[in-house]
Amino acid sequence: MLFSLIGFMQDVDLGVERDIFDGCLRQREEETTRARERELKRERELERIMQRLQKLDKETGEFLPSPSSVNSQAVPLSETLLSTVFTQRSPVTQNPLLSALLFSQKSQKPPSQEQAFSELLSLPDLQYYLDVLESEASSLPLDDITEICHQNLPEPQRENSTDALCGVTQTISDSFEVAQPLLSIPSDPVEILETCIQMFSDPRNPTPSNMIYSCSTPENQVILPKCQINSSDSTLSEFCPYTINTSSLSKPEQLNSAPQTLLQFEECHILLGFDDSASVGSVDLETSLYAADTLSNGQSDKDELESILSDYTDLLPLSLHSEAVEATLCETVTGVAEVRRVCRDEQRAQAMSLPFGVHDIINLPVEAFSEAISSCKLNHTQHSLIRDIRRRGKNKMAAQSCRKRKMNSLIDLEEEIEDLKREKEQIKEENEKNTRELHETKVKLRKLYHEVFRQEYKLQHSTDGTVYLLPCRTADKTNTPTEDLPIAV
DNA sequence: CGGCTCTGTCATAAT
DNA sequence: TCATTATGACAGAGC
Repeated sequence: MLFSLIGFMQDVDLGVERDIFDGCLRQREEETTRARERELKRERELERIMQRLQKLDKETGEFLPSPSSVNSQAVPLSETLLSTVFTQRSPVTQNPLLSALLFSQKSQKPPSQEQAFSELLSLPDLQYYLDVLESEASSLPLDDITEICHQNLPEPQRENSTDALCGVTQTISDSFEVAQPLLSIPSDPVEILETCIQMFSDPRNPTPSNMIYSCSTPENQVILPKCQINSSDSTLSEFCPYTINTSSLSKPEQLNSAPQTLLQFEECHILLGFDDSASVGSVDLETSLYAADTLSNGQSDKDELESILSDYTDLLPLSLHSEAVEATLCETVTGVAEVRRVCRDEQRAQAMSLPFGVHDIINLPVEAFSEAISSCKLNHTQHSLIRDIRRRGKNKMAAQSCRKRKMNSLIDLEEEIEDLKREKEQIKEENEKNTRELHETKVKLRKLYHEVFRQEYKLQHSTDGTVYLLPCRTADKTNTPTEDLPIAV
């Protein structure tokens, strides 16, 4: 979207109405395509998650439970929770693919931890608890919150909310049993829920797997991803848990733990945008790719890098399941490559721990720039990198303006061609008109000539030396009439 | 899979 | 002489 917008703006700059119209059409088509791709991606992701959790036995064609679910002998999902999941209008049941998969497996195998977790987070009950937790967490004890939730729930939901919560917390405890074998599981469901939230909020506690737990209720989405920024940059290389990101839970100060880290992540997100979100794990990769590109280390290195890349892209959909990131992804479908390229210098700057941002390096005036780099103690590599970044950045802008100028001049030339064609037509018409008029004039002149020279004339010299042209008939007369006066030659 | 387009980058000339 | 700008050429990536 962003880049289509830029393209659109460029079109506006160019002042070509046809391009604007085409841009709008293209934009609409791209949006449709992106929506379709998003849908497909979701389905693929679900399938992959399901396959990961329920490994398909190639010989029998049956789904086998994942080792984690096999190892976990604790009750994976209570019947109450199952009934809640399958009877209420949860996103699980509304998704035909997931629903089919779940129901087909329900009778055979218990769902795995991740599956159960994603299901439980899609429960309206849990959503309600989370909302209240978020709004009341700072003031009320959890018991009160539970009571409030229970009282305020709609009647049909209240009936089984406690059971559902028990199932939910049971499943949470199951999940943590896998991830945190040493964790003591509280017996009270509310305590378990609290522990769960704290676990997700705590940067020191990784989630049970690389799964992103998402509740897809549209108005209140809960996303519990785990982001690991793999970069040499000190702020990014830390484990950066994207704890709870939801419309209602996005205020970090309302969460009791890890506000600093959440803020840090959000800062990273804002500063680096999607490109760096997308480069979760690709920071080193890009550098490596660039190194391979510049150093030409050979085919083996390339293969290795491609292998890394494929691993990375395999992880991408999970890492990018956040709605915000996904929206940005969709907005930059055509711009991903550019974003990666833009990222390169950013990544290099981070890798070299440069004290300035790329934007400043490129856009500072010469004096300020020189002063800035002289005021900092930079080694030779950093210094040359800064110079390169500035040169590349300026050259990039120059190339952009150059291309824009070229485009403008092309358009001007086309307009000039059209003008010249029109002028040519006008001249042609004028020429034909002149030819016609010339012909008519010639005809008239011929007529006049014949009229005038129908008679014979003679020259007559007077005494004063003047020569007269006289018709023969008048020359013989002594007294010529007025109209037949002789013409002086 | 080849062709097209876009964009960043480099080399080099011009300012 | 240095920094910046302009531009042709090339390569990589996406479509």
